[in-house]
Order: sequence, then C-alpha cells, then structure tokens
Amino acid sequence: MAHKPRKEMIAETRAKLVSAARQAFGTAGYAEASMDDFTAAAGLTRGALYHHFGDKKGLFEAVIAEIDAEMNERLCAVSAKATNRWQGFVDESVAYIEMALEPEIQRIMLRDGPAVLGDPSQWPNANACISSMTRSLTILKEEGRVGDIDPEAAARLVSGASLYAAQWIANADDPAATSKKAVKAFKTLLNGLLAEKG
Amino acid sequence: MAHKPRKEMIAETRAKLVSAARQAFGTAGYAEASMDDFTAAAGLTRGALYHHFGDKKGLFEAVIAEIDAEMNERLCAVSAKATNRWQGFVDESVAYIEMALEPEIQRIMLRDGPAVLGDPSQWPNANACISSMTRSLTILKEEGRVGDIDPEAAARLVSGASLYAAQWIANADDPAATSKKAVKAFKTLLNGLLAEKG
DNA sequence: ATAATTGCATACGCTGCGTATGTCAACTAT
DNA sequence: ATAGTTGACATACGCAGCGTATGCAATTAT
Repeated sequence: MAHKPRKEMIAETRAKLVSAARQAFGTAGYAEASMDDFTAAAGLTRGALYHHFGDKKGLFEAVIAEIDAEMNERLCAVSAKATNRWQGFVDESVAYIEMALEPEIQRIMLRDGPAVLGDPSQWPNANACISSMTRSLTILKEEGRVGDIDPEAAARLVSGASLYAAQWIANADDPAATSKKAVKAFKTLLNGLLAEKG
Repeated sequence: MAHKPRKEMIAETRAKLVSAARQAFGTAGYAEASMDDFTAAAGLTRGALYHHFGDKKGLFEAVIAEIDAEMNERLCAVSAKATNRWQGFVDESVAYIEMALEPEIQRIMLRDGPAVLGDPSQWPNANACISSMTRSLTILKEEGRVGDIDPEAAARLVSGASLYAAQWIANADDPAATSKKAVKAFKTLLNGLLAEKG
C-alpha cells in the first residue's frame, strides 16, 4: 500500500534531479557542478542521471527548459497588464532586464547556457520568450505602431541588449543607479522602433 | 651566435602558446581544448604554460586580450573613415556585428569568454571596444546629436544587441538574408538615440 | 510462477588538470 | 673564466570527474 504508483516515483526522481541540478548549476555554475555531488544531494547517484537524461548536458537542457517556461509565464503576465500594446512591449522588455538580474537566470540562461548548448536561438525547448516578443512586434507592425522592420530581428536585438545590460548592472558597484541609467537608455533605444516619435 | 637573446626566446614561447591556444579555443572551444594537446602542437608542454600563465584561464585571458586589441584596431579604422561622427558610430556598430560573425570571435569572445571569465565589462585587459564606443557617444551627446542618455549604458546596450544578433545570423539557415534584416532593424533601433528623427 | 523489462546503483577505466620536483641553459659577479 | 644563481621549461605523480559496463531488485507481462 505504501507503494506509490511507478510512474509517480519516476517523475519524482526526475524532478529531484532537475531541482538539485538547477540549484548546483545556478550557484556553482555548470562546469564546476559535480554530478556526484548534486545527485547525492538529491539522494541519488549518477546512475539515475545517465538513465534519465543521457548525460550532463541532457540534464542541463531539462533545467533550461524549466526555467524558460517560468520566465515566459512571468513575461506574459507583465505584458497582459499593460494598458496598450506598445506599452506592454516596453514593459515586457524592461521586465526581461530585471529578470536577468536574478543570479540563477543570469548564470544558467545567459552565461553557461550559450557556452554549453550554443546559440540560444537554436535551443529546442527554450524560445518561448523570444517567440512571444516576436508576436507582440508583429502585431505592432501590422497596426502601424512600429516601422517597417523584421519583428524577429528586432526581438532578438532587444533581448540581446537586455541581457547584456543586465549583466552589466548586476556586476556594477551601484546596481540601483546603473539600472536606472540602463533602463533609461534602453527605453530611448526602443523609441527608434516607433513609426513616429513618441 | 646562433643564440638569440633570452628575452626574445621567451617572448617567442609565449607567443607560440597564445597562438596555439587561440587556435584550439577558437575551434574546439575552451572546455574541450586539452592543454596537453595544444601545448604539444606548439612544441611545448604544460610546464611552459603553467610557468608563463599560471593556469588555463590565465592563458585564456591572454588570448582574449590579443583578440580584443585586434578588434579595437579594426573598429577604429572603420569609424575613422566615416564622413561624420554619427555615421561613424553607426558604421562602427554595424562593423561590430559583422566581426561577431567570425567563428573565432564568436566562440572565444562571445561565448566561452563570458562563461569562463564572467561579465565582459569586468575583464581587465579587454574593454577597448566598449571604451571607444562610449567615447564616441559622449562626444555625440555633447554635440547635441544624441539625446540625454548615459553614453556607457547606450554603448553596452548596443554591443549586447550586436553580438546577440551576430550569433543569430551566424547560425541562421540563410545568413546573408538574416544579416540584412538584422542590420536594418539595428539601424532603426539606433535612430532612437538621436535627438531628432534622422 | 517465471520470464522479461526497467529504474537505478556499483564498479571500473580513462582523460585531463594542478602541483611538486627535476634539469639544463643562460645571465651575473667576482 | 668560473662558480653560483636564476629562470625557463620538462617530467612525474596524484586526484577529481566523466562515461560506460555491469549488477540487482522491483515491477510488469505472460
């Protein structure tokens, strides 16, 4: 009776591994995170890891997919709250900068992720953020709110600027002041996308 | 007679190590580059590496400093050619995107660099590019050509957007077409910095 | 009940890094 | 000139971490 169904046990094991790995990757970093260590912290061994995820990179991908989904959800919530679509886009972009200040996101998504898995735009399970940004821009373009630019290109430029800015802010002597400067410059830059000066 | 002066031999050894490492880091990547392998390729051993650079990261920093210097030189040449300062800034930024398409720069400066050494804005010997961009923007601001934004913040946003765009372009199915879209969107974005719509 | 499958652990070998040590050539001083 | 010193690099060793091969026990299928 005390037996849980099999599927549940397996899902639990996977979740434990992802969680422990996320913790380790987020703090120590991918290269420095020892598989022996964090599997043990989850009460398991590397055997379980190789069984479920193939290798260290496989588990890393799972962690990334999880975080990406969370980020996307948060960003959607932000843009949904805005009064108009352009404002929603701006808010979303700024929120993106702010999320990039979180150490876990910075380390896993922005630093180790690209180094280990390559170009983020090629990640299979993690592009929800970019896609939703692109969608927003597509509509804004149709509405004539923004000029004649490729929405995906703009979305990528914006997210690139954001994450770079975030790194800079996070490591600055005075993050709060730096953040102000960055956000202001960022909004100014975004105005370039508008069809008419706002 | 056949003896070269000591200093020269040492400089040669260092140069050989940097060159071999640059080659290995640029193709295999930092983590996959075996110190035994690429020191051997230079006709040396790891002993020489540890003697001169302390560790693998130390050598990596030297490689980065070298590449950064080259990039800066190229960027200066571009902006020097322009007819006016704003145009020079735009050209420089676009040139930055184009440079980021080179596999070596992409791999070493944009991917492995940040992952291994952390935030690029904190690198000791490698910020020549950003500094010169910041200088250009400072002057443009004084001239009233661009609006009231923090020059360094803008420079970082721009370079972030550039390198992210470059990665995207380099991995696209049709790099040429993607590049066109990206550069157009990029120039549009830059217009946001202008005090008046150009 | 027995066979087959599967989830995970254990055991082994290999690679690659860092350090400690050794060695020989080149500069220095008398 | 020669003895001593420094410094440039090689060699040797130990250790951690990854991947694979193997083992085992519990579930599922027949």
